Amino acid sequence: MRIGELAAKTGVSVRALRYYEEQGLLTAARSSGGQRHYLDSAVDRVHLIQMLYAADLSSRTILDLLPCVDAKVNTPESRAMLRAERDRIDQQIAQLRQARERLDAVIALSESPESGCTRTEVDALVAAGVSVRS
Amino acid sequence: MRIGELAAKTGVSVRALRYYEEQGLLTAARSSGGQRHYLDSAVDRVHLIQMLYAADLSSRTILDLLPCVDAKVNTPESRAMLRAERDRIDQQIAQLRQARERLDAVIALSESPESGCTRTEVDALVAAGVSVRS
DNA sequence: CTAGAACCTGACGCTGACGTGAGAGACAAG
DNA sequence: CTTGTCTCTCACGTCAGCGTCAGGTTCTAG
Repeated sequence: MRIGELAAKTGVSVRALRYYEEQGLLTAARSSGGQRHYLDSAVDRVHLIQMLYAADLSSRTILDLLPCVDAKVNTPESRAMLRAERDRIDQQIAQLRQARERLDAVIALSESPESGCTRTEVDALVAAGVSVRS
Repeated sequence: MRIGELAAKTGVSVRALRYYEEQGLLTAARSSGGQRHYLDSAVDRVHLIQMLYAADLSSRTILDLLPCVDAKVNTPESRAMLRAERDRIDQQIAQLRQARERLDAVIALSESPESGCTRTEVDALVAAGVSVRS
């Protein structure tokens, strides 16, 4: 398939696909005229890349991880890398959860009708909720 | 306290603090010479801002939310905004979790000694794990 | 064979949250 | 008063992940 079809199937823009190739994340055969031709498996590949982007990994990190996922490498280093990224994601989840709880507390205050939502109430909340360092 | 001290206490750069003020997130009194002077409460304020940034909110969104947190406003609109942001965070957490599971599966494969980590195994994994659209 | 759609390679633009000087004023210590 | 440290205001630089022309080529349907 050509780039337009892959774009349609994955929901990713043509520009993005070319960018992925530029970053070494995606390869394509070329026709005599220079046009890219992809295997069907490229659809899954692109979805995988998108998922890793969604997990906030950089192109560089994805480039490092893909060989592991492709199972072409399986060294102690690659495994450590995978675990490190997983831990990073865990940390990020924890941070988001904390922020979510903060927001929830604020919402609870602002929605409880009996609460006056006074300055001191909120100050106490703020004082209690703050423990982020990153 | 002056800006350097606040920076030290919060772990945020001086430049970032000035940027927060520029965005309307943080206010400061000025000395006759034009230097910023902060209340002790600014420390918590900065931590709060940092937490919201960590939850991937933009300056603009934080600017909109802060009055709610300050409890100076408590309208149906402000409550809806808070809920919308909470939902956004929830979605992001869900996405991260999915990516984490993917990574876990890859790790499990690469660490199980009896597994050859063959191409087909990984292909099956990839085929099974792909369901992201955002 | 020819029109038009799809594709190609540069290359500049954009956004956000700051980093990084430059050049000058403010302020505490001796 | 002076030295040194902190602070001030511009204002340009950065980085990632693309968007968006521009100008030219390739492929496909009729």
